[in-house]
Amino acid sequence: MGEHMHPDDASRSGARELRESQQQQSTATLDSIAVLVRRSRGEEIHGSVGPDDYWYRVVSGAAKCSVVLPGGRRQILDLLLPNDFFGFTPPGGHYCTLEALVNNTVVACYPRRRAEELAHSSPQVACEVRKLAFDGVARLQELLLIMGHTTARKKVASFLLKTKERSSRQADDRVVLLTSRYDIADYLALSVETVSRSLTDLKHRGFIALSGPRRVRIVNPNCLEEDDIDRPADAVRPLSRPLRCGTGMHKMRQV
Amino acid sequence: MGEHMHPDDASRSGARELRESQQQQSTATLDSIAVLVRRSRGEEIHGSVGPDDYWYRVVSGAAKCSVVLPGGRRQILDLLLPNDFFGFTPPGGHYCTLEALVNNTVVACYPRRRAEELAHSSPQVACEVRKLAFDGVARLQELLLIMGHTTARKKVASFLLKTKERSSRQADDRVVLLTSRYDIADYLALSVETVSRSLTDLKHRGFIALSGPRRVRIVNPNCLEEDDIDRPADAVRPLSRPLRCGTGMHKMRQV
DNA sequence: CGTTCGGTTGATTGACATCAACAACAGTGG
DNA sequence: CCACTGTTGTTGATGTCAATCAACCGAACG
Repeated sequence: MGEHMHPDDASRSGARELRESQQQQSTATLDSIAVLVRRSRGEEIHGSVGPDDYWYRVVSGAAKCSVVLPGGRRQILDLLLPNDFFGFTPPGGHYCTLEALVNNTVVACYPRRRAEELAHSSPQVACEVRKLAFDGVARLQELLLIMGHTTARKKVASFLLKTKERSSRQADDRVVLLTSRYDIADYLALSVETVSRSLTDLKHRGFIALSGPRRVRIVNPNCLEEDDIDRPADAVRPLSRPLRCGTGMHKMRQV
Repeated sequence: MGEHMHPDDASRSGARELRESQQQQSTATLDSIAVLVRRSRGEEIHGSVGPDDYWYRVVSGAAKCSVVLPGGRRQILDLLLPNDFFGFTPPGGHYCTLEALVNNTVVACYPRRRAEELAHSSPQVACEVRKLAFDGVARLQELLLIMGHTTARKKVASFLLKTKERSSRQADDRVVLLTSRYDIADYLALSVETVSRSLTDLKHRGFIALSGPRRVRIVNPNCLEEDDIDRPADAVRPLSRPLRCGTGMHKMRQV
């Protein structure tokens, strides 16, 4: 099993995963106080219960952490894969909601107070929490770098590369997106249409190939991360249709 | 002293600040292994020495942490005020550089290995590091929310509010920017001109008042954080005109 | 079989990056 | 004192780009 499962489903049992991760630790510690929850796609994990009452760790599946800010826009702050950690930031922070991206997502919830006590009494636990927190910082910084890009194309391209880098272990140029276009839009602070357009644009440029809406093949990673993306949109030929014949001059910006 | 100092200068002595912060701790711990460095405006703090060999904490003054990404653009990932913590993210992370924003900025550098050992042997230290790291996560998330805004005006407005919130203790509507327009641009992923234009725009709308390039007075914080900023650019009437915060119509998009 | 949802495409308008020039100011050296 | 120079901030004009409104399509689902 696992071969013919629905793509929305997490591939393994959460309980088993948890047991495995417990075995890795010297003494069963953090996970001994974990509250395991299993959620289907779209369901919230401990919705807006306590603001900062828990730390969370995705055991299997995937989840997104998002906030809705005044104005109705939603910003996804983090995409969590197995073993990714998320702790609500204490004060003044807007209320995040954690939501499963695929079915059978299992999340370990650590009551913050007890987890803190545990970290206080066990240097191993403290070290683990520290490492997980630093990983979270790294993810945030990478997202920040992606958000800092000027064009939507580069944002989406960076997102694809980052997704590939995080999901597949190695040397597989295929990526399965766990997120809808809408989620990608809320993750990159773009509109859905722009995300869709950027993807087809990248496809027309030959950088990626789409086999199904969520199955992406990275044809040329080098082009994606280089400035080739910046080259003006003409000469792309979006399939038939000359599109914008001679705009003639363009910038050819150099450093 | 302190009244007639140059605004670039940090207001207090770093050594004294460090001593004070040591007194707050139960046992002198983290700061006992600190290497103190004092930098002038624009100088690097341990430039691109080790990628992740140190943790840093600003003692007095201010600093910025930035990366230059291929293409020449520079992204400022964090602005550090006294007691703000910064730890380079271990792997694959781009090389950050830490740079003083004002003269006489003092930064405590903790050798990572020794700091980790210390955290391993002292729960207090571990707890402190954890707290500082979480604070850093909170700062990153807030920046992310700012970057997620659609218009430059809202970005700049949010930046001003955040700056006010972080710098002045309470109830002072004046803000002194520690950053040049260029730094603000690199922080918000905008161009310098757009930052400047957004500021004058906010001034014309009566939301802020500028007395000197870096001295901002927040006239109406409520307007800044509401959607009033989104109202179309007409009806602005550059100067004169009593300014009115609620313009009847805006989108009021619902989920 | 209609409905909903996710995804794509088109047309339009507004906004930002870019290039450019200009103003204010500090320092420097004749 | 005054040109010379560099830095910082502002303003203008223009092309490009993305958000928005709208329509359409296919697939999943009741």
